[in-house]
Amino acid sequence: MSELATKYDPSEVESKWYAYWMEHRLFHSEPDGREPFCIVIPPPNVTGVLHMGHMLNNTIQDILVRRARMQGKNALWVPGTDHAAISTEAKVVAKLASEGVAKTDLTREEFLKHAWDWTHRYGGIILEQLKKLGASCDWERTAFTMDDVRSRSVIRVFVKLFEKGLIYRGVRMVNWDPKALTALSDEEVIYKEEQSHLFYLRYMVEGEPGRYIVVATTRPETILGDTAVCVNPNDERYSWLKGKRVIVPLVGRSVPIIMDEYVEMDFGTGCLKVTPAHDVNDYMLGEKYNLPSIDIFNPDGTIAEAGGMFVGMDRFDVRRKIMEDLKAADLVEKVEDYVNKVGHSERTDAVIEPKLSTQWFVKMEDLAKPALEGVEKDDIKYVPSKFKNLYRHWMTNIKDWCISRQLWWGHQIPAWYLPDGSYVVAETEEDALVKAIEKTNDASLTLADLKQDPDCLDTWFSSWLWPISLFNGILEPDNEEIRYYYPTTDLVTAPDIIFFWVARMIMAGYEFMGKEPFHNVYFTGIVRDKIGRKMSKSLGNSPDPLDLIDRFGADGVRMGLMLAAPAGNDIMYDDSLCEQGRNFCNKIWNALRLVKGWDTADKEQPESARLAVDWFGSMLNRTLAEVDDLMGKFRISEALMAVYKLFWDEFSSWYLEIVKPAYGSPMDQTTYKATLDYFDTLLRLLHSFMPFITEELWQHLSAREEGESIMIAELPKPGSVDETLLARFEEAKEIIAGVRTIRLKKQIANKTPLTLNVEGSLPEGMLPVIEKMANLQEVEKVAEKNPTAMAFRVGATQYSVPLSEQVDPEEELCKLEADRKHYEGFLVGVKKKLANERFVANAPEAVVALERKKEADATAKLEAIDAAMKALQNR
RNA sequence: GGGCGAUUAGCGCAGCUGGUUUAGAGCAUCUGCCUUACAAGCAGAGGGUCGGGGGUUCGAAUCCCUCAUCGCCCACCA
Repeated sequence: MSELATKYDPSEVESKWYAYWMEHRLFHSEPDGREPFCIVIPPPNVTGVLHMGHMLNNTIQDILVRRARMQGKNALWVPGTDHAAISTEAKVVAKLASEGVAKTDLTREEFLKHAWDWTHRYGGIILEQLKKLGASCDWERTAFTMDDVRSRSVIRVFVKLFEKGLIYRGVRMVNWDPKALTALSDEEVIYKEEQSHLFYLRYMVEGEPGRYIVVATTRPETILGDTAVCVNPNDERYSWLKGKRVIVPLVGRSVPIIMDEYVEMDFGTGCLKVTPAHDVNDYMLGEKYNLPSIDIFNPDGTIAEAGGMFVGMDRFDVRRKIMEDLKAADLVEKVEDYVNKVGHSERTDAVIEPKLSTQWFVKMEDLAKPALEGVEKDDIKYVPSKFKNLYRHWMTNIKDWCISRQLWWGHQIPAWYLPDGSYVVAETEEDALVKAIEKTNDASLTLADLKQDPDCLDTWFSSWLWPISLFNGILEPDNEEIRYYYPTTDLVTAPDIIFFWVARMIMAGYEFMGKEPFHNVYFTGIVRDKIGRKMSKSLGNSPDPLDLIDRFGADGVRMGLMLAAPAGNDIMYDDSLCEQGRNFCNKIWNALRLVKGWDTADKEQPESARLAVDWFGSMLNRTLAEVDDLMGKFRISEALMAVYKLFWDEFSSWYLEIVKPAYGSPMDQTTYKATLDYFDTLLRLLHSFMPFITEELWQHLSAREEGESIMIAELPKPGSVDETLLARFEEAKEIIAGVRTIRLKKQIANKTPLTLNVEGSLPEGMLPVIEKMANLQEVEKVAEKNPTAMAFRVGATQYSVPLSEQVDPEEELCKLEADRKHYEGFLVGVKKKLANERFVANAPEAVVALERKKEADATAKLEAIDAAMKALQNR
């Protein structure tokens, strides 16, 4: 073996093995006769950089994939990136702006060229970063939501859904940014509390001079677009208004009174002005009561011709001006201070203007039905299951999906408008022309007459196809790959995109494949800092993942994240987690140093070593079974903790210490061979969690052929467990700890051999182990404790170590007394239970029997304590 | 405002359909050790009555009600 340093240095090891895995194409998968196991990566933003959320998410995926691979499955993890329409376009716009170029100065083609340049420059950085983490993705399959296959899939799906009647054009209130001149998605609107005013305005009742009602509004300028006033039908104060009309102040328009329970009677005056063009709820009322809708704003937020007055003036200037005019006309009842939430644009900070516009929608009702059922029936299992509730709630209240975005970066909507104002939907321009001619019966139409819809599709409209389109299942639904890998096995993602992404993938899966897209969805938590704040750039509380990998090693960081991350729970990140991971790596490293430093000789196996080998075999099998069970339930951090304890406590602190030969002497072959085998098994078990160090040590452990790797070695399977042996061993450990405690208290060095007195019997067969680990020169059965001995108890048996000096009887008594109290209290509880007739009558027999055993055990212990106390007092 | 979930050692968690010794590990803490793999270490120890109150039950951290606190999702009052 080459010399191993005293500390594990990850940097060199990591790059070396990642290159080796790549060189031998160990991540690559192709359909074959084995059982498939597949995960598709949640595609990160193509120009993004790795953050802690990605680290967590991808570590989990890698653990699952590596484990499956070692279980002999044909494991595939498909990587890729997302074009992230809104955020990428915003970045490109910002970059151009910094160069003094406005998006409006460019043609679509010019802008897209800049966007592609940007994508090529920064695209894929994040995937390179994932490699540093050890991600075992099949990079040969790297996809992009805007590459050829994925783009054509998106367009095909749009056309299919349109032809099925599931896509339609509709008018909807969008969040309009008057500064950026674009619609924003709801996610881009930031609501801020603002100090504003509630204006109480008088609306005169038509035909009843002098009679008026008062309407409260925060936006007096929108009265220009008022087309009704609404009151609650249950509001007796206004029942007299039924069927009447009122005059919009200043404007002079006569509008109807409508009655709808939407209006809260106790807010403001109970009268609501209705402006269907400029308020989402008013829009709904307008639809319901067939009200006209007057759009009073230009795209830039100034008053349009339709406003009739203040034309061309900015909306906020109008608010001031109109209030002056209203006051002058004595139409203002009062003005109150009022705090309300105002939507601002995430990009420009401009106040959002709700604006009606025509958008494309997907009908969701039919799509949602099978998707809800699939999760309800656990065809798709959610981990943790609490997300089922959330999902159900959303799916049963689902709204149609607005899929058009006023962007250039993305998949342009495949709809072409004809000169007559109608439109056709087709996969290509040529098809569109054919359809247009068919539709209009006008053979003279040419491509130049068709104008494609300038808008793009929502990013999620491409990512909802991801598990299908990655295998080209949309364009070639019968191809070998989609048949083999679909449905994929697990999906790992954050719960905040359960609706945006997970739900829609499920819908797409059932709609286009007739089957669920994956079997399990593991929802990770959100990574927070240690005081619970979400990690964010602005707070500067997010560590740079690559820096962490530099400091702690990829394996250390992976372990640190996994230890703290039960499914669905947020994780409070702290560097100390990675430190623990790094320390564990070091522990493993040094354990190998120890083992490799041993010489062997042809000699007999010591009994203590034989026991240790037997015992650890059982321990290992028990843990293997436990890990299998936990991983099956996606309880990854618990599984890792089990492995951690197995390696650190059981293997290093107990097993290795027991079999360790005396200084300078060699080890017998049998034990050495067993130890290497155990080490090998442990490394395999650890590999999916900590791929790099295990690969490195696996090489040091035994020679290998070029191309071999622990990552394709077989995962150990649990074997038989000798429970009796395990129990005896645990008792032995307690006895050893008892002796060690005495050493600590009495300042006796480990080197000094001691004598152990036993009042009773040792756990069967454990003597050699106890002798070695406690460094005993003699173990003697005694009837009664030696006065100069210091005692401890394991179970009902008292052990003692004779010392040269007198032991303070007071101290001994005190300890015994404390023990006595504990067991007495316990016994009282048990006895009370057993004395309760209803307990004995109603509780299952096994439970009663157990209580009886507790009673007997505790009584025996108390007797032993009493005897010890008596002996002490009699001295 | 509606819904969901949480509240267990200093910290972040486990404790599954109520009953295996008056609650379990990890980290941190404390004590003693540089013992020839590892001080990124070794050995040992202490620490909670399970958010408050009420109820069901022979028996509750575990089930029900209620209050409190926190978190998440949805809707949002003009």
